Amino acid sequence: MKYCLISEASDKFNIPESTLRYYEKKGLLPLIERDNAGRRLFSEDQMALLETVICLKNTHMPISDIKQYIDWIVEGDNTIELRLEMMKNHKQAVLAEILLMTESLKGIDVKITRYTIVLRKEKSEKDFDGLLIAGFNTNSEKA
Amino acid sequence: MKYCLISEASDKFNIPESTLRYYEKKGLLPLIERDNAGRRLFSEDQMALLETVICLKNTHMPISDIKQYIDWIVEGDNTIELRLEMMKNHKQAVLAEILLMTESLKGIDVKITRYTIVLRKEKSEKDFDGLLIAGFNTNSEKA
DNA sequence: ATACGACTTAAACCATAGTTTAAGTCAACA
DNA sequence: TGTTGACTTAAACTATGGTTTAAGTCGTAT
Repeated sequence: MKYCLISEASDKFNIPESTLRYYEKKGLLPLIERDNAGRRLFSEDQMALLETVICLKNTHMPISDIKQYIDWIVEGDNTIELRLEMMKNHKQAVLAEILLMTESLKGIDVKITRYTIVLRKEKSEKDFDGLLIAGFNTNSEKA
Repeated sequence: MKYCLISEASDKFNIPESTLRYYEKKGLLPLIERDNAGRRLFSEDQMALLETVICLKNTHMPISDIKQYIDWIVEGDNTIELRLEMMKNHKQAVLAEILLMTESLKGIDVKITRYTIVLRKEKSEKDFDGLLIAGFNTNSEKA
């Protein structure tokens, strides 16, 4: 089995080493082994667990909840129902948040549209001034 | 024109009064008038501005950026290009975040599926035991 | 008159999620 | 042998986004 140093885990998931240490301290990465120099060794299982943690983090689950979930994983199979419930609830929360963001984005799109129109109008007014000057120039050339 | 007290604004947008005061202090709600008792009066324009602030907040724009945007609004029409740029950039950031959440949700769905299958299996094993007992009972009744 | 409810302020306080620092250890290479 | 680079620790520090507190003011209903 292949083990990663913290630097490799950091590179692989693009997460600072300091954050990985912080996660371990907070209990999100339990049971990490050490080599005889005391350095963390991330097993493949640990890397998979880390990926799960990142998933939950990306969907804004608070660290305390992630810790509870990890604790349940460590505890074993008799917590599967609890984990299932948690994931279902979290999924609903995430869907609600995505919906809120999607709705709020409409308000932002309204701004973009308005500003774009205003700027188009300003630009066309500038063009109009340009034409007037052109016309003036033409006239003066005619005269 | 109708004016709202802070309590009404709080109710309307479901935001604590303390947060509204905090937003004003941070410059997200500039130019709020006061009655002769010193109480904040939210005009319809202010309410519209507040709705915009909430939109940006819902899409995770940091307060410092919201303040910059509001400052540009107060500054006037010569900042429209800046505001348009900001909203366009923000929209891209929001779309990226929604995408990340949507992708991460797939990992969560995998967990839900796995746990559901495990529990179904456990349940069917329980049923199987139930059948055995029923069979045993039946046999014993036959005997 | 006074008590009440809705507000006001500045400043302290809180939670969350890290980041940074300072001092030290270990293994390998020059 | 000593210096370098990758790590270690605990603890202090930071940023963000509020929330809470304490003390006070105003206008109305009793």
